[in-house]
Amino acid sequence: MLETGLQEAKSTRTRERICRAVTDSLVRDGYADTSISRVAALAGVSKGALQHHFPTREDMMTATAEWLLGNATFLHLRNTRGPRADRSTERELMRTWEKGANTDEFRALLEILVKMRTDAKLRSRLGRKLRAWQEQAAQYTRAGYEAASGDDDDVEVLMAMNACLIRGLVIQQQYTNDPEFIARIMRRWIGLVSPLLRPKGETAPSDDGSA
Amino acid sequence: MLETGLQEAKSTRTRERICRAVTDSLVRDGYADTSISRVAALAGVSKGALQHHFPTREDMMTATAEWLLGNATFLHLRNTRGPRADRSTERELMRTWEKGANTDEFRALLEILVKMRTDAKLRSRLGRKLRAWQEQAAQYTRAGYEAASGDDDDVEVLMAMNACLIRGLVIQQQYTNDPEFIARIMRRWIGLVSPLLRPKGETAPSDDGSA
DNA sequence: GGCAAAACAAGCCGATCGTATTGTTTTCGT
DNA sequence: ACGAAAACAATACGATCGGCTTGTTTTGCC
Repeated sequence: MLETGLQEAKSTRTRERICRAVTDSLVRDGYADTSISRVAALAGVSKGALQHHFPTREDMMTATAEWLLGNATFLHLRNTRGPRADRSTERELMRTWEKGANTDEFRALLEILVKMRTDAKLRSRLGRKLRAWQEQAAQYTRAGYEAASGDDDDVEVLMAMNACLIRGLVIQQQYTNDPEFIARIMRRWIGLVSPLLRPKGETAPSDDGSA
Repeated sequence: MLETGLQEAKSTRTRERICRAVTDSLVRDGYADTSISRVAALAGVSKGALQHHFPTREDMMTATAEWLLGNATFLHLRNTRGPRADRSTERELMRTWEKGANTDEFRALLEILVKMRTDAKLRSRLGRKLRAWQEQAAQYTRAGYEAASGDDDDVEVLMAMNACLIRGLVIQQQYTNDPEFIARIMRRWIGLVSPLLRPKGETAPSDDGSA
């Protein structure tokens, strides 16, 4: 519909389709078996087209990682601005698991994260971005929550702890195929930590501009 | 020195050397780049010799995984039988991190665990073993600790939680290159959970047979 | 309408992988 | 001591990978 930028729009749409295909392949086949041929077939483009957008496999992977981080449905506590009823600490922490770590998007990212540990090139290309994301997530939590102890640094530590736990839970699923046990751990954890955190803004209730 | 079983001893020694080489390669290069050729070179054996002991790469990997699980320096709370001074809950939990997850052995196993998620064959070959190990670890913790709440099931949940956390911490290291922050999370976690756990055997102190 | 550039397509190439095959040395029962 | 079997070694083979090169179609600007 846009007369100008048609080419550019098409390009970004193709790139997005490729990133989606990479994500799907990472989830189903893992990092090693996510080859450019397979991704091209999955995305419905030719190998040449893929290499036009992403010259190397590494470009493809880093772009997908950044796309995942950007789209991050699993950005911690993004619901901070939502209606009051959904802002209980318990519910928000459960969301970090259900909508955060226990998703295909995170599992795809996990493949890249694990590969980063042994791939210096990948690490140097994504490390900064990842730390920036981590910093942004920390700011979100600091803005949305305060510690019952009064120590504001404790919010960051506890939230990072939550992030570690849910990441570890994804791996735990390899040990235990009982979803109820996983859920039990999560419930116990929430019961343990949520008394230590309190949503901010109890004094300023009406800033959810409905525009 | 044994006149009989010389061949067998040599065989097991070679297999162990190979498993060690696989572990080293997994830590340094990751699962995908741990090829047969590279492992053979690392272990100082020929490709043919390696294939004699482990016909396929998958055999090699599963054997290494089982070897790692068996050797498990990182078996939770293995120090339960140690001297009283080392049996404080805080110290034991810290050990699960320092001697458990934050080791080359666990990082090698992590590579296999992650691969298992997308490799059905590997999953079917190792899943049972892994769940058995998990079960054994649970029994260790149940035998060595009791919950302050009195609910014995809580011991298993909290210890599994601890395991998830330290596994997640390994991944967190990709986000944060600050070791102090990692240590802070671990200290905070221990402070949070250790009051809920109590070493058993306060009433039966003298069963550490020194034979 | 025409032309440069972007987007897309198809195929080739060197390298490496896992496995199979074949040959050589060492160990062990008899 | 000798033949069988285990342990070790070397190499060949088919498949697949990532990257490159070349050709075709589509888009944007004049």
